[in-house]
Amino acid sequence: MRIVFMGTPDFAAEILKAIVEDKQHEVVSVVTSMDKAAGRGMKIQVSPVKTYAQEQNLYILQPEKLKDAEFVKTLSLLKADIFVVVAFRMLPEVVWQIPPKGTVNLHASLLPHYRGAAPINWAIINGETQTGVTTFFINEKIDEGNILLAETTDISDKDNAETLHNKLLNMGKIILLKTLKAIENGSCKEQKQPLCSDLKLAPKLFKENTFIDWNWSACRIYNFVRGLSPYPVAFSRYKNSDKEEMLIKIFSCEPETTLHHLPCGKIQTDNKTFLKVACSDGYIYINELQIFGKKRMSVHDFLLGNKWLDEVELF
RNA sequence: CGCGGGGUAGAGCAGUGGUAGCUCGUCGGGCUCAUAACCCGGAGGUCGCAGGUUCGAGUCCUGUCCCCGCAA
Repeated sequence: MRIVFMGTPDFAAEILKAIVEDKQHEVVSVVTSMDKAAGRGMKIQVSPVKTYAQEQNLYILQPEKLKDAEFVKTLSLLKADIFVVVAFRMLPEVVWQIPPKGTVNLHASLLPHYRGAAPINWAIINGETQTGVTTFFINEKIDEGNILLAETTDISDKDNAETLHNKLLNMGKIILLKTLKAIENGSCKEQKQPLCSDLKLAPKLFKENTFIDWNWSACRIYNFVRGLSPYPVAFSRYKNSDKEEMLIKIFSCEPETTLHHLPCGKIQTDNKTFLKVACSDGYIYINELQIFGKKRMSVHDFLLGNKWLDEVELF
């Protein structure tokens, strides 16, 4: 089939690579977001999908507005059989209704749960023990189209966002290729997404939802940290010796449930082997962290050079 | 030219213009049934790089490279 691929981040780039290497279809164009000045020094950033597409000499489109008439016309002229969308923006109907065989999306959750931009993170944050990948036809509502194929996997209590991302990526490659094959030979069945009373959502993560609340339980904080690790990562605040508010990133930790009478957020440490923070029903042992201006490091390395922690509280 | 913090031993960090320090690791020895424990000793540095000021620069000035945080 003639395919137009749309996507932006690393996850999408890997899926695009799987389609190209499968050699069963022709990728006639790749649509990705605009290059933009961002990051330290405001350097121009290129999306991972664009980087890969350039390596493969694919025809790249980077429209500013997806509803732009010129862009829509260009898409139509490509005479694609199908559009494949992975981790991209919401598409206007004038775009997703173009290809005769429809527009397929790969989503990293078991729909209808965890619709939204951050399904992998939220599944772990909420302490789920299972998740998966789903392919579906795009319709006018975000992640609500008819389901084609889905596959389930377990989330271990050691998984973090990175390990689960990799697991779902591998599953996603397989299920998407399987979906394309089924659509091509007409054997694909679609079904409406089931209604669900306790629907779980996966909204985009912003800075303000990535701060740890030390009044939470040890288990909840543990899930929160691994669900956000290594990106966008869980944050906390503390005041340094000059009473300036500083940020600390926590990459990994272990929970301990026990009774104590310390205020939540209070640090306990022997300045040598461990650093734990009081929470509502126990402690969180911090394993890997990063502070302002420093590199990510183990708590052991951190304690070698930082002896000021006894009176500090995280908040 | 978006804003800011840093670069000192293998690692993490102190360091007030005048002998280069601390903790861990490492090596050797001791103690111990034993140890990621404890005691004693050793090795390990062009203080990111290049200029400048100075009798003297890790420290002050200028330039440059690299790392990190915010923001997007």
